[in-house]
Amino acid sequence: MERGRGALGPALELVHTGRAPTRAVLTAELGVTRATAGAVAAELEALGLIQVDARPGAAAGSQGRPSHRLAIAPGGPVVLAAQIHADGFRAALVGLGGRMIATAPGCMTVPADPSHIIDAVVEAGAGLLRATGRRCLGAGLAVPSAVAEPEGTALNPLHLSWPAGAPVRTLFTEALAKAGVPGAGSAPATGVTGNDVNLAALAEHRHGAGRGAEHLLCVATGHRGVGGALVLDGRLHTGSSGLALEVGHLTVNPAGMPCHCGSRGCLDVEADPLAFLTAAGRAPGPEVSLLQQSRELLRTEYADPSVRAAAELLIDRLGLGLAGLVNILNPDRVILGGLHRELLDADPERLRAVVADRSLWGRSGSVPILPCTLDHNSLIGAAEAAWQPVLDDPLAALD
Amino acid sequence: MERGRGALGPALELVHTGRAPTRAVLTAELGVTRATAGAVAAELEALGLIQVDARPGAAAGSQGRPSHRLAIAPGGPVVLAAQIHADGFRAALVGLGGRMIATAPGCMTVPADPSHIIDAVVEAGAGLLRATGRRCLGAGLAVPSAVAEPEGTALNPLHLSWPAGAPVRTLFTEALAKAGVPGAGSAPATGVTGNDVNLAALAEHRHGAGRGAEHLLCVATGHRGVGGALVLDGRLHTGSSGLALEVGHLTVNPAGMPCHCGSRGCLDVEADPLAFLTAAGRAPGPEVSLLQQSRELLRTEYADPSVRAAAELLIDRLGLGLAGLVNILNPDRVILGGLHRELLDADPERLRAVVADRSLWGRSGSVPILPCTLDHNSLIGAAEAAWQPVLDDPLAALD
DNA sequence: GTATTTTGTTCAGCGTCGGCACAAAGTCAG
DNA sequence: CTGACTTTGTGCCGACGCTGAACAAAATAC
Repeated sequence: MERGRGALGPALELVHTGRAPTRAVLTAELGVTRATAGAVAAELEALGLIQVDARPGAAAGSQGRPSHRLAIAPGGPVVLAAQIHADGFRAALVGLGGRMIATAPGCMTVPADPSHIIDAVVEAGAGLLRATGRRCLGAGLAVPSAVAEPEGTALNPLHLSWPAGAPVRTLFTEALAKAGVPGAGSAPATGVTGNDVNLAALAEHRHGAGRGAEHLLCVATGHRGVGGALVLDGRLHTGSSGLALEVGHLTVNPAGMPCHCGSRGCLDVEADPLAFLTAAGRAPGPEVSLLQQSRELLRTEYADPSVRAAAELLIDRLGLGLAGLVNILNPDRVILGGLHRELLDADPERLRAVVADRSLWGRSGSVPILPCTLDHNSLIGAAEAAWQPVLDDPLAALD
Repeated sequence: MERGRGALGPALELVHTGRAPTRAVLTAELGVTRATAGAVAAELEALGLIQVDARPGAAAGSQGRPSHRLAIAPGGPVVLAAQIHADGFRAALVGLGGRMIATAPGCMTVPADPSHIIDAVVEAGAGLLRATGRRCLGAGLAVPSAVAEPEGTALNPLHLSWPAGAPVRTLFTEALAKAGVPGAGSAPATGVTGNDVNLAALAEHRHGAGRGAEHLLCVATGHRGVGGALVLDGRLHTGSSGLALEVGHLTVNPAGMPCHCGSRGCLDVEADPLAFLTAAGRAPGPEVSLLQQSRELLRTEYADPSVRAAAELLIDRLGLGLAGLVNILNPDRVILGGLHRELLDADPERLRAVVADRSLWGRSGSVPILPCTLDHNSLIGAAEAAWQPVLDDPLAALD
C-alpha cells in the first residue's frame, strides 16, 4: 500500500519531542528518503496527529526551498494524566508534545482509602474531557510510591497512609471505566500507573532538561524519602519487576540516623525534607508538605547560618549518594528534582565537587548535574506513559 | 534477492546461544514463516557458519516429520580471545556457541609495561591460529580493570601495576596487526577490549547460568577489589562511558577499613580475597593470587572456626552490597563469581537471607542468586564481544 | 497400508522502501 | 529583473524481502 508504515512511530516520536521541526529534518533523522518521509508526514497528518504547514513564515535564513514545518495538530487527541502527591491530587489533559491542555488541581486531605482519591482524580479528569470535548487515547497516573510490575501495586505509599500493596493500577482502570473515559480503541482506557519520580524522569527526558541524554539519572525528594529513576535510550528502566532505582537505602552517613530498613544513615532519612528541617533546627508544621516548608526556608532564610549549615550538610550527603549511583549507572546526565533541585540551586559548585570527588574516574567525575525544568513533570510523565502505545504504533492505537 | 536477510543476525544468535536446536524451533523463535526460516538457515549454512543435519538420529518422540537439526559448523571460523589476570594470561580460539577450540595458558610475572604482556598474549593466540589454520573473524581482550569508552583505556588496573589510563585497546589492536591476525574483512582485526567481570557476565548470559535472564547482575572478586556487571536484554550495560557497575565503593560496613577512595567500609576492601584472608587471621603469601589462597582456605579449612567466622563476615558484607545493588537495578537473576561464588557455595542460605532482609520489597527479596557455571568465563566473554559484529550482521562481517 | 501430523520446498503475490527524474520555492549574483 | 544555484517536495518504477498457499516428504498412529 502506502509508503512509510514502519517509520510511523519513530516519526511521531520525533515530532512529539521537538526533534523534527521540519520535514527535511525528519528525513535526516529517520534516515529514509524524502519520498518516504513525505509519505510518513502525510499519513500522520491524515491521522489527525500532526499538522504540516507549507508556509513557514520566516524561513531559517539558509538558501534553497524552505522546508515544510511540522507541528502537533492543535485540536488533536489528548490523554488523561493524573497525579497524587502529599498535598493532594491533580488531573490534566495533555496533548502530544507535552502540552498541557487543561488542568484541575484538587487539595484534599488524603484519605486512607486509595480508591476514593483515585476515583476523585479520575472524575476530575473526566470532567475536563467533557468540558473540552477532546478525544482521549489513554490515561496515566503518578503515585509517590514504588509500583510493582506486572501487578501494578503500590508497595510503599508511606506518606499517603495507604496500605502497602494497594492495587493502584486496578483501581485506576476501574475508576476510568466508571467515569467512562475512553481508551485507544473504543473500549474503556486501560490505565498506566507509575512511580512519580520515574514518570518525572520520562517527562524531563522528552521535554525538559534531559533532552538528548542517552543515560539519564534523576533523583528527587518530595515529602519523605528519596526517589530515583533511570531513562535508558529513551525508555524508562524499571527493572525486572518495576522496583529499580529505589535509591533510598544507599548509606551516606555511617554514623547517621536509624532507618526503618534496619540500617542507619540511609539516603532516605539523611537527605529528605524532614532531615533538612531537622538539621536546621526547625520543627515541621502539619499544614503543608515538608517540601514546601523546606523550600520556603531555603529561599527566604539562606543567610541564616543554621539554615546554610543544614543545606551544606544535606548537599554533602546527597553528593555521596549521587556519587554511588554515578559509579553504578555511569549516566551522561543527572537531573535533580524537589528539594534536591533547591539544594543544587543554592550551591551548585559544592554539590558538583562532592560528586566529582567521590565518583571515581574519567568523565564520571564531571557528569553534568542539572535542575529539572518542567512544571508538573510527574503529571507530564504520566501522560508520556499513556502516550507510549500511540508512539509505538500510531495505526494500531487509533484503529 | 534471496529471502531472509533481515533475520539473519537474530537467527545466528539463536543457534549460537542454543535456543534454536532445530529449524522448526527457529521458525517459531523468529516469528516468521517456515519458508523464510528455511532460507535463513540455508544462507547461514552457505556462509559456513552453521550446519543443517537432515538426519537427526533419534527424533524427540513426538509425531510428525522430524525437524532438521541446527548446529554450529564444526570447522567454521573462530575469534581470538585473550585474558590478562593476576596469575598471568591466557589466549584461546573460540568458535560460535562458546566452544573453546584451542587454548594457550601463560604464567608470567606481569611486567609493568602493558604492551609486553599484550604482545605476548596476542602472539600466543596467533600461534594457535597458525597451528589450527582456522579462519579468524575478530579478537577480544579481557582485563581486570574498568575500561573507559570510547577511548579504550584501562582506568584502574590496580593489581597489574600498570599505569592508570593505559590505552589497552590501541595496544591490543597494534599487537593484532603486528602478529598478522586477520579481522572481519581482510583487513587486520580491530580488537575489542573490556573489563573481565563485564565480559564474564556476557558469557554467562549467553552460555552459562544467566541464560534467559532479562536483567542479569553479576558480581565477582578476583585478586583485589570487587567488580560488577549488568546485562540488559542481552546487551552489556556499560554506561555512557564504559564505567557502569563500578560497585566497589558501596558502603557495606560503616565502621570498616579506610578505602583509597576516601571513604571507609567500601565493598572493595571489605569483601575481596584480602579482606577474607585478613579476617581469618592468615597472612597472604606472594606466590599465587589471593583468590587461589582464599579458595584453598575456604575449601580445606572451613571447619576451622576462624575461617568459618571470616566467611560469614564476608557473606554478611557481600549481602549488604548485593542488596543495595538489587534495590537500584532490580535484576531478575544474580550470578556470583570468583571468591563470591565460593562464599555462596559455602553457605547459600545465609547469603540469600541477608539479601532478602535488606532488599526491600516484592520479588526483589527473593531474586535468585546463583554461582557462575562457565570455566574461563571472562575468556569466553571476550570471544562473545568479538563475535558481536558477526551476530549483528553476518553478511557484512563475512563479506 | 492408510490416515494423520508435522516439517521442508517451491512459487506467486505484494507491501514497503530506495533511486531517479522532475517540479517547486526560495536565495544569490549581476 | 533575470538567470543560476540550492534545497525541498512529489510521482513513478523497480527491487528486496517477506507472507501465504499449495505441494512434497518423513515420521507416527491405527
